[in-house]
Amino acid sequence: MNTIHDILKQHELRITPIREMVLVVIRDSKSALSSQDIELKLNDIDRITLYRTLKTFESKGIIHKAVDGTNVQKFAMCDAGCNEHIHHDQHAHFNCDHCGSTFCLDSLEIPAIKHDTGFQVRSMDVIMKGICADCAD
Amino acid sequence: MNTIHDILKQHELRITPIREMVLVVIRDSKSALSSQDIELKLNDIDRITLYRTLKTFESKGIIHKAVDGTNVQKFAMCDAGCNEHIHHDQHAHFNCDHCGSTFCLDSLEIPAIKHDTGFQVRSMDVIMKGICADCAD
DNA sequence: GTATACTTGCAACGCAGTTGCATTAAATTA
DNA sequence: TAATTTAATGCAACTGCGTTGCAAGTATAC
Repeated sequence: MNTIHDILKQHELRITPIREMVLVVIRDSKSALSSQDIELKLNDIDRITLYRTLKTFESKGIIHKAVDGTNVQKFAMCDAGCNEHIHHDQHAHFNCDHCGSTFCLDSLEIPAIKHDTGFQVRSMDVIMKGICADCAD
Repeated sequence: MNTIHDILKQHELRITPIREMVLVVIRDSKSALSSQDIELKLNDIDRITLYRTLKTFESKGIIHKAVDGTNVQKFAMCDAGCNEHIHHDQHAHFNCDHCGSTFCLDSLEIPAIKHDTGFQVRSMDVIMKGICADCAD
């Protein structure tokens, strides 16, 4: 189990208070978080620095963009195998119609889809939409 | 085969020159189009009116947003069965890594995906990414 | 402790998209 | 056909996400 320090070191990033705080928030969240979500959880973080930090983390393979079909960019932790060259984040995401939360469905098996479109498919994202467990009560 | 007039009439929208032009461009395009794409094809169209027009068409079920995993909002024609209450646009989209074009894959069969996540799934989008037929040469 | 170069804070900016309001114009009614 | 109704358009102004530039701050290596 990697500590925050280990994650930053492993990806050759400097360990700064801002980065630690941002990474803790993302690591500890059940759902993917937008820049604004993170900003609300961390009082007084500079919005611009947050953009930069998220961008850096994503480019290093620490976090990934959760493709959820909304206009709000959300981020979640990557698996341990990602780095700046390889992103292994081809899993489905679930977006709740009610609360807007987006969840990574890591354990979901995406079946192969046959196609004869003339397109060379390199990757595939699946977005499921509906009501999440929390809102279903 | 509906004419542009028929489509607008059927959806109870007034027939105006702007609406005709926008709808012609979208209908005749092989790929989904962004607001900017349309603006470039129609010289001197008012950007703001275009936003409004696209929003109106979408809300009436004439066009749908092509969910393609990019930050650029793109629109494509709906099937004939859509109206303001019912959108039948649950098909896959293909986004080209090279040219950025997004295509509707209407004929693609999306297999059912089993899950035990506690989520109530209401709809599902599939985004395929790779190289389109035009860029593959 | 010092030097290096990365990180942060802040100002400024670009652009997608929305809102408000007056004018225009399409459709309906008389 | 003309008058009326009301939806559509043009334009100004705005919001908010995201980017860029630069100086100051700071983490890390030596």
